[in-house]
Amino acid sequence: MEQATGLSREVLRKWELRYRFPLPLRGARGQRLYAPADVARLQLINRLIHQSMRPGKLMPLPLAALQTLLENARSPHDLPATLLACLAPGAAPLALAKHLEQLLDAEGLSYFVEQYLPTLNDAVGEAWAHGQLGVYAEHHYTETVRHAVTNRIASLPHSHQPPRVLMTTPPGELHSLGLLALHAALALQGADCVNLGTQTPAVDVLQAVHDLGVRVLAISVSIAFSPATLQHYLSDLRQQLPSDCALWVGGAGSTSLVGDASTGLTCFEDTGQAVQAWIKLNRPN
Amino acid sequence: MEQATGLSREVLRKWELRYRFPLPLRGARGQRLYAPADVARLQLINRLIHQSMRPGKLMPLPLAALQTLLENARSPHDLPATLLACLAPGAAPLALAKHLEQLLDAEGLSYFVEQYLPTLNDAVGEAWAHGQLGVYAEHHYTETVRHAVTNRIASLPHSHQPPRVLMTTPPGELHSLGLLALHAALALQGADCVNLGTQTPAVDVLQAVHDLGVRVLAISVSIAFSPATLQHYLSDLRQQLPSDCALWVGGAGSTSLVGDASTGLTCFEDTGQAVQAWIKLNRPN
DNA sequence: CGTCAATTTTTGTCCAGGACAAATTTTACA
DNA sequence: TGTAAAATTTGTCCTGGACAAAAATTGACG
Repeated sequence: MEQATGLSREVLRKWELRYRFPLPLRGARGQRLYAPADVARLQLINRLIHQSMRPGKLMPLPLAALQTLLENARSPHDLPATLLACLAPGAAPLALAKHLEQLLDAEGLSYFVEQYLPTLNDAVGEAWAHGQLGVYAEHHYTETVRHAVTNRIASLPHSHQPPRVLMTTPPGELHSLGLLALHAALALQGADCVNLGTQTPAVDVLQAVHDLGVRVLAISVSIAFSPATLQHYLSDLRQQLPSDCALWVGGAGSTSLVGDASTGLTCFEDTGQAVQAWIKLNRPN
Repeated sequence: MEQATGLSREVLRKWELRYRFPLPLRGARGQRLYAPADVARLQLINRLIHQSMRPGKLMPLPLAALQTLLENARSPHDLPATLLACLAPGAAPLALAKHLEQLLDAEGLSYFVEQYLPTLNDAVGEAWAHGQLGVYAEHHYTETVRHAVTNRIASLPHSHQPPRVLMTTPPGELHSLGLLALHAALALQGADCVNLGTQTPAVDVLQAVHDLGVRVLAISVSIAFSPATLQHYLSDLRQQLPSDCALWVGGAGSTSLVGDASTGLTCFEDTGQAVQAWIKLNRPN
């Protein structure tokens, strides 16, 4: 099963051909049916690959060796202990929400989004790769954070002042929390935000830009996203975007880009600066 | 592009072969590059197919004929006028949230979820198929409803009484609002709910059932979901689920199933009844 | 011995063309 | 006119091959 392992049909087929694993059973029409044990092993392998090990080295290893590898790899980030406890098996589902609310109350949305959130996200991702978290725990984390932060954003005084900013991620980029952080940062700056969610095709983005009268389009990209695909997506957008609509790119995946007049892009790390600069340029007063 | 049209690479390739449309340009390595005009046409065709027209009939038609077809098809549901206005191009993004809050205040969560939500969902789906809504408008609707309903659920007194219910949809089923309705109905009945979100693979569901000490697993399925895939998913789950954990199936896609002792399934339309029955059977007092 | 560039290997993604079952339409017949 | 059987349409999976981007290896040089 592709869904259960996070690996595509095509990759599984190539592995079968190259490494003789997995060797699935076949259904009545010749479809591949993967044994539960193989699925478990593939999950293990996938986690190790996310720690930048190579498929070719992992496949021949016996199951025990894979498990040892997963355990021996040091945990690079310390997930703050209290939060880790909330995600551990057996914890009360609401405990995480409670802790996040406390953090947000204590530190404020701005500090939480800039300082805590990136660290937490990395930590959760690593913890997953090290087998310390189930898929469902990661999902629980994502949804709880999203809900807490979205609520805070909604309770900010809503601006109807320009710039109206439309934001999304390219198709294929599913890191929604990076986008959420961008949303929070822009909303805190007093921008009039519309968040389209992840993975909006260029056509739909353009329609939304037109229909909503947007002056700034902001794209969020994580480090894992393919630079070539990003390039294509952005130049496609820039070409068809009205010339009076700015195109901003942010997030860890934007470092490979050059922002200037020729590309028509603005790359930023500090959203506050970006918004202030836009206002200086575009507001008459 | 597959992402932009909602059609898979494989379908597009077969269409190219069978109907000579679309005929994409080719990149340096022979990859298909679809012209914007073809993408637009494909979107049109996809919408008409969702109105149960057949690809073979649509492909040869000139563009104008396709557009006429889309316009002439009657709108089966009347999307309530006020909500439609909130989704129309140019509307204020916050207007929809405001109206939903009003509705929820006036009618209550229970009535909203049972009476309004299914109608609204159908209406939005149909409006999309008839070209009256952009993809982004549909997304905006989904997210606004989710946020509003999730907030109401969170403000219900949270139960720590059994049954603890874990809920999700099968991989491939992405109707999250059906799942949300289920969540609301169960939470209103005083169940201790954990919502895993859409598309959880069986392996992960089982791990979550184990780690969270769940007594009831509820699966939500929309009408569009393939019965065969559902069967497979459910029997897979039932087989590996602890025998003291009930398996419930709800939603429009569950009507093809038989719920009884032999299948180990409970099918329901009325969540209230299902919860009451479970309590009668399982609570000693 | 370390460092950087060039070469080789690994790995994921796309392509072509074919088979097949499920869904749908058409045809045949009472 | 209604219903059952046959034919067609349509989406999904399969095999086997090509290829570029990424990673590892080699080798020259300070």
